[in-house]
Amino acid sequence: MEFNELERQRLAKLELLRAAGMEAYPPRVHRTHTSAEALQAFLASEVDQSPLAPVTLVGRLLSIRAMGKVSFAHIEDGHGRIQLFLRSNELADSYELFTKAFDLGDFVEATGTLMRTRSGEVSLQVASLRMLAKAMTPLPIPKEYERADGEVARFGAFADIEERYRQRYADLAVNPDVREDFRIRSRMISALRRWLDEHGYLEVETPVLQPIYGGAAARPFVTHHNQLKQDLYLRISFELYLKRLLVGMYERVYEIGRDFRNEGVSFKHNPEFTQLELYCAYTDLAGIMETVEGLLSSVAESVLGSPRLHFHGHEIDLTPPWSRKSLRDVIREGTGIDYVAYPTAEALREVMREHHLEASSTATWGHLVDNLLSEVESSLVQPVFIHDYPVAISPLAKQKPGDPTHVERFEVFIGGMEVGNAFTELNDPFEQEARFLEQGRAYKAGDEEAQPMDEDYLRALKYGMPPNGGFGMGVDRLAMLFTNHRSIRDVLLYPHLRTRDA
RNA sequence: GGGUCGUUAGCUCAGUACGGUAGAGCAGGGGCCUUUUAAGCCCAGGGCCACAGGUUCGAAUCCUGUACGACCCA
Repeated sequence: MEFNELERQRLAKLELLRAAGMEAYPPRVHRTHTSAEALQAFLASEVDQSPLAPVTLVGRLLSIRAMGKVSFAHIEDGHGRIQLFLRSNELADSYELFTKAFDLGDFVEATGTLMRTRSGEVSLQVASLRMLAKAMTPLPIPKEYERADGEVARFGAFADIEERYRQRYADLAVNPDVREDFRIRSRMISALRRWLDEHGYLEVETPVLQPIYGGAAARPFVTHHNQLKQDLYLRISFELYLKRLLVGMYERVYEIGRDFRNEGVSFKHNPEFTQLELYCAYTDLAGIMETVEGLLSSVAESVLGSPRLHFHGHEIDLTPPWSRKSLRDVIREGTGIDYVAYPTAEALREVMREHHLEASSTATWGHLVDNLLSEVESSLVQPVFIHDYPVAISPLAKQKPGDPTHVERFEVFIGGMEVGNAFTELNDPFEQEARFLEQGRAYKAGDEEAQPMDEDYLRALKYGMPPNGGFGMGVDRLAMLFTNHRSIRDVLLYPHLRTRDA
């Protein structure tokens, strides 16, 4: 370990503690109350005038105001903050040790009596004090103060966004609003599970390591099993494994877990991200729309207390029903291009360029349609189901009756982001085989995101899969909506960053 | 992948147009201070100015490249 000047000063304080017979990293803690419990107990005793027993509190030192023979400090535990009031005549030698060897960031244990200071703040008048864990590196603890409008403002808060991501422990330790964002994320995932469990869905776990990847248009990570001498892929979706379970007679299944996609890293994309997929037998796209509306509005209600959420200046209302628009209409309204009238890549590319839209010379017709959709994406703020997608970009969805060029698929957009994707699932093994073969041709033609043939999946379909609808959702995207963040990195505890030379 | 901006003390930031050898607040150190809450007052510290080259008598500052990040575009 190397130490800078401030750390060397703390090293000297360690010696001071040891010389005074106080351990810097003791094994045992003797907490009697959390900060919240202590506060509650004191307020209760004020009401009924009952006597107060001594309490022992623990926490991290967040502020110290030393005023000579008396000092004030705040500690914070997992339940809140409370002020310590330390007086030299009551603490004797350990008062001097406190002023000389205790720093912001240290974890401490304080025993004493609860009281109110002259200015009215409930505080612990400390009779004895112990170090629980000495902080060797100073935490970037900000000073807090109340502004005229009553809001708590921070002075010199730890704000360097890169360092906050790289040292999330420090970010969490000093930025309570960041802690709150991840609490919201956690409660949101619990609420998703609760709703699905209550609606007859069985939570299952399917392989992360897969011999054949599939279920989405993305490039996979490849890894290798040494003993089996076999290359394996990290899953890009759960889809094909979950639908096999419907063949196995489960009616409703879901999985919440990690997907891995080998693509660019940005504030919108992380190489690993959390996905929710659900499949429901004996329903179709319309049924899944209702499921999604019910699921998300109810989760918002239970996590945020309202089906309305505030996202970058918009109030987004998740109350069902959401609007439904065909992809063709949305693109036609947003760009003036009716892609159905341009059924080849060449024709569509030409008209897109006439409209001054970017259209890569190598893109397939399906990708061009996808590009058109991204032109209008940011305008889709209120929840909307965009339905009826071209078959070429939807190899696992069932065709629309009477229109074999389109499939029963929707993508749901909220807050200008694609949040989820659903199909009436294709359960015809012959058609599925044809789609896989078409994907194989696309892959050979240079589409690296085309999906490989999965013989075992076809074998499962041949046993018969009930008609069903499925839905996949980016859980991180939903967390962004719930916490009002535009960057996925603000809802990932440990976002992927490039390694930096030491 | 392209463009713009950023990287200076533990933290938050000045200083960069116009090159002259490094600043503030907080935190930390030494004093004073027995009810403070961005406590206050006095004193003294603290820097490979992201990294590597170049121009120059002289570079945090100008030029080139690299790394990492933010934002915009694809």
